[in-house]
Amino acid sequence: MRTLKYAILGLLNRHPMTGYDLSKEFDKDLTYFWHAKHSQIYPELKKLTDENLIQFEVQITGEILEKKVYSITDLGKADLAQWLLIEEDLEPTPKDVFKLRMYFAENMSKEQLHHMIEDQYAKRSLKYNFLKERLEEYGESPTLGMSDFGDYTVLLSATMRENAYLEWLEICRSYVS
Amino acid sequence: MRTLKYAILGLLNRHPMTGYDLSKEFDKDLTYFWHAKHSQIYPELKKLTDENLIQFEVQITGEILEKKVYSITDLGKADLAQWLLIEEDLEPTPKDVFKLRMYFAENMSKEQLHHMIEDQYAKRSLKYNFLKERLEEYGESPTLGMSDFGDYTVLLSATMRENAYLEWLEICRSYVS
DNA sequence: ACCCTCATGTAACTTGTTACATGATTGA
DNA sequence: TCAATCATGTAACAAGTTACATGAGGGT
Repeated sequence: MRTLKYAILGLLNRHPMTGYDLSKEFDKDLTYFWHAKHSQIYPELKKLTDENLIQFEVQITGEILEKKVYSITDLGKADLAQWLLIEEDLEPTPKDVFKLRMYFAENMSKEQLHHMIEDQYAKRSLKYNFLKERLEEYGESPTLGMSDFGDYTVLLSATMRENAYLEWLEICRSYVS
Repeated sequence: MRTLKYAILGLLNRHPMTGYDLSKEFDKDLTYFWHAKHSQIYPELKKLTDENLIQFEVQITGEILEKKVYSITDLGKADLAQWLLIEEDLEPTPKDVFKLRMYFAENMSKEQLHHMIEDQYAKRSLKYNFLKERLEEYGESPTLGMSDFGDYTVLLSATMRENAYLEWLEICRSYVS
């Protein structure tokens, strides 16, 4: 499906940047729904360049250090625009190792199961609180321009998702205690 | 991380079955948190047999057709028991192509965005209703034995997850209309 | 001097998907 | 006899991770 391709095209469509910059983007906002390491990004950039969807110019930082600043081409923009409108079937439910363990919970003692749930709850709480703080930076009732919509909405979805996960864990906990 | 390995060990720990049976399990309850095709399962079964974690005996169906009925070994049971108790760091937020499209929504017209959201809402609703029906088969307030806990809890988590997704889509919708 | 960040890549491997390939059994 | 399901596998490819590998820039 070449999803990484479109994640990169979408980012470069905002403004030109280097592979390193892209890599950092995947560690910021994009973590709420995608991720990629630099070892996957650099080869993909090469491929997209070969396909004439992006191009780069070399900039010099300091005296020697070269960096490639990539930008999207018209061909790339057209490809992206077309991809954005595709209405696919639902993807399968995402994989979740913790749930796999819960599914086989009959092989644990009640104490062990209880401990697993508490541990997961603690970790999810931290994540939820972090997301909630980010979200509150937008203020109580955000009035969104189209440019903020994307950023805000994916953060909101991540927060609601973690909230639902915590609620589920609370129910699990109540069945075990 | 060999997660497929433990999914298979967990299933075989319940009772012996064939690769074909395992494949069907991944299409049933396990879809709520894992999936695998037969082309991945058969090689893994071979590997697990080589590692002495499972074993098989050949049964004949009808006159000719051979099937391999796999069962877990003591070594496999020990490996599974140890794995179940591992408390890992949270996995990264699962990937979601629809959210990637929403993130780049600034490149769509309001009408296009609206259509995308409605389409996704319709598909998610169907899934949610299906899950809810499955869940209601357990009755209003289920009294769970340890053997049902796994089955019920993963279904509950999938339902709550879809519910949260729908709530998010409703908010998205309200920003667009 | 030292450390952190910036910056770019490759190699080996694991995981997962799609397509190819075959044939038996069961019930309508 | 025909179709759906049962049953098992492989090959080629795509996607993703971990480790290897190198070196400059900037601040203390």
